[in-house]
Amino acid sequence: MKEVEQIRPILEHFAPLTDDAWGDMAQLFTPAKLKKGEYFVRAGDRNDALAFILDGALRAYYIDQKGVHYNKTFFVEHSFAVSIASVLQDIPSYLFFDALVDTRILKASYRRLMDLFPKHRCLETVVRKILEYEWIIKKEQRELRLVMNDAAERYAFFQEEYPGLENKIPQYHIASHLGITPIQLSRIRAKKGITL
Amino acid sequence: MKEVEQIRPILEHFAPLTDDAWGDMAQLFTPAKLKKGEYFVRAGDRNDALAFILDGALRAYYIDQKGVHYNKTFFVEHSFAVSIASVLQDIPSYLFFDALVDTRILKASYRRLMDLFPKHRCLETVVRKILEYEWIIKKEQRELRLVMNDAAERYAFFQEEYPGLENKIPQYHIASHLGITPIQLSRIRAKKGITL
DNA sequence: AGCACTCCTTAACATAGGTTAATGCAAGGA
DNA sequence: TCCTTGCATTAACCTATGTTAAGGAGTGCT
Repeated sequence: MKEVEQIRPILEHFAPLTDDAWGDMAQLFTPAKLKKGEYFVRAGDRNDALAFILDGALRAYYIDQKGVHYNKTFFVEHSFAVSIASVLQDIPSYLFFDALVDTRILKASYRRLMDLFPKHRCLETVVRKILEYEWIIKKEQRELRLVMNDAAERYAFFQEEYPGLENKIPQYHIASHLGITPIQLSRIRAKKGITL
Repeated sequence: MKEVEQIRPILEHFAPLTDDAWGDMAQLFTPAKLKKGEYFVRAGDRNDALAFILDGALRAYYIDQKGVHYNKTFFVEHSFAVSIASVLQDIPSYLFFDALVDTRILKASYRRLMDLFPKHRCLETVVRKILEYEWIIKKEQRELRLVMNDAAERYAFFQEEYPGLENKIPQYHIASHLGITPIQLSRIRAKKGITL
């Protein structure tokens, strides 16, 4: 089976696709590899690239005026990465996307995908539903956790949300995602009795 | 001018509407009043009500298992309030919406609005763009602020984002929105030299 | 082995923010 | 007027987290 066929069932988990629509969509994807540390999108880019992750992991991170980094999102196997605010508003990305480990992806132009919407309504429905779920619902959950839970609780949620990722990447990346310093994460792990 | 006509220019700020589409949409709205403290949507409701605020203010708030409140969003004059996750996923709302002051709204069914999308593509485009902007872009900004800025900075952002609201509602509502206690907000205000 | 490099941990101290409780103040009701 | 109620402030103390600095463990290189 061609690797691009891995995508279809994930899309159809949200809404059905016609064979015709899927055929047009599948043609947009081409395989690519990213070595650890290599960029997928840089802040400042007008890059509408969409990545479906075959294996490996990406992160989206932000750097503020003072140079502080924040790991906003991790993308693991079988998820989609795209600088969505950039594409939807047609402005440069304010996020960097890079590979946390050597990663294989299928890459497509999000704009060319949107160009298929008039022809295939089912595609628009699927993409909109994924956006609604991934961006609206999950963002709300994340906002609530940032406000209502302390770092130890957020660390527990991270472990649930990204099982196994913890052992593949340095802890300072996790700390940055939790909004704390690596020192504090180390204290939390010590209190929980995690020795590794 | 009928009050419902206030809505059209706000929508057309995002994308144009045909007279026909607007005519069908405008019929969905009926005026309503909410007294201070009155609920618009309760957690647990399957309520697809959409409110356009003529004057006054609403809030959306969340209560966690321990009973802690968090004021997630304020809705002021000329903005739209809807329990969006509830409507899009067809699940009960997990947020409460109530009136912070006596408020006049125009109320519609979000589902009936969506029912117009097949007939009027321009309506779907407008609504999708508003969703994308209000939920995706603004949520990302909020997430970054919660992680990267301390409470004093978040308070300054609040004052910019909701000018004038500070003087209409109790400070504990603001503190809850900032993710801090009223005591801490009072300290921040004291340090800034706000005497009122 | 010896060395450099990266990452994790720990300690000591500083700061932001939470908790509890007391005080003050303004508005409304009896 | 007096009392109550709701809200904001302040103080004293405590906890979570940041900062700085030091040390240790693993890995790869020469």
